[in-house]
Amino acid sequence: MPAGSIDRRIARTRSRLQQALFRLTAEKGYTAITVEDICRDADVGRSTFYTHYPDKDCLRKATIDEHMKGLQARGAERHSQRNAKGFSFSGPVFEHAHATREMHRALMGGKKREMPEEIRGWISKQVRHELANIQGDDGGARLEIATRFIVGAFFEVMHWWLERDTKLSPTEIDQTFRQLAFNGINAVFAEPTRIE
Amino acid sequence: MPAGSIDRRIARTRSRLQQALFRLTAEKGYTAITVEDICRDADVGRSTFYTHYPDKDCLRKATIDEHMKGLQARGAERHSQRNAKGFSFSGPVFEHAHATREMHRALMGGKKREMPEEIRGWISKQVRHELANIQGDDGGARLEIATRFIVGAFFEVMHWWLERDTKLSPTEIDQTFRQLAFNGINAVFAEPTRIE
DNA sequence: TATGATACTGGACAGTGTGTCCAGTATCGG
DNA sequence: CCGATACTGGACACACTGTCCAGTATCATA
Repeated sequence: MPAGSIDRRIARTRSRLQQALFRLTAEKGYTAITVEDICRDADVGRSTFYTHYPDKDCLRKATIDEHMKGLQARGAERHSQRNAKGFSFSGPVFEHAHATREMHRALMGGKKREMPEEIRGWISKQVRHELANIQGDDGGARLEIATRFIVGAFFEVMHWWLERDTKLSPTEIDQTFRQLAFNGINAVFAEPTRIE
Repeated sequence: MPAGSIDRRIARTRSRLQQALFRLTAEKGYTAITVEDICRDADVGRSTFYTHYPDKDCLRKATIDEHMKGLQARGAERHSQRNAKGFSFSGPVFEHAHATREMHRALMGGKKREMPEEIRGWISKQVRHELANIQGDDGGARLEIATRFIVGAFFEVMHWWLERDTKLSPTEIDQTFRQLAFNGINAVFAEPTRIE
């Protein structure tokens, strides 16, 4: 019984449950799903479900965590070749969201706004880090406010972009986003009215 | 039986239910509340609840709608004396949120992010309208993206501000927010790097 | 391939919440 | 005062959760 490897049956069951979660979340939204739904879709006994996850939320968390590894790995390699201008996170996330838009729709939860806190926290960390690089952490609230500002704006824009089938490419939406983030509305719209 | 007036009993019951909803949402978050909880807290029979509202969500919607009238009335009077710089919505909403922070905490839902869609929609309308005034609606996606951007940023910042007991006054947080919104990060932080 | 370990299964169980209905009671407005 | 109507508590069927268990299928390995 090697410690590292996992019994095929376990891997199979978990994979099925996670797949089912994706499908159903995209279909009818996370909260509307029942454990029974998941098991039916996954073709797994309900009692089996509970031997793997204590509840629905834990399945979601585990699914996300697992999926995060991939993004994180790609994030690290990107980190080395980061560009000075703009965020290093936004472009790749837009790209990734576009490539796997079905999955992102699922993660966000169909109609409703059910973005899991894990993802938000992950992005927040990136943003805070990048902003600190620009500004240097003065220990004040400024960095935190700016972080929240950017994160909130980012998710809202991405949510909108994914929801509609816009013709905007990931590059385009990213550029608009970064323009708004760095230069503000005044730079994008007509009359620059400086606020101090 | 005058059409306009309402039976005292009805008014009393609905008021009690709404009060209970506030208290409990602030206490344990909206989703965790059951209809039974509300009725117990409100001291109203559970069957009575269902003669007034078909379910928990409808109670919330009705409560919010009712509460919105007040804000909307004050919004209209503000509209006449609007200032050219910045948004007319953000300051008053920060003020209002601060004055009734318990209630806003309740609306947002304790720990979790449960901002009801009604409020978000209401703010979105304001923002879209104000942005259109600045830019003029070109019919493109630009206005919509900017609107989403601002709304997302606004709620995230406000959420953070209400959650912690920061010493920042409504005026201060509003100013920082507007600065970020109109001039971007570059104007707030150190090195202005123009993005085109 | 045989075998012991272990993962899956289906069904039963108690517990909790929902939404509906009804007969009896309290309160309202005129 | 009295007819109309709102409230009440209790019962009901239903749905979902989370736990448990005995029986069965599948696994890893000797």
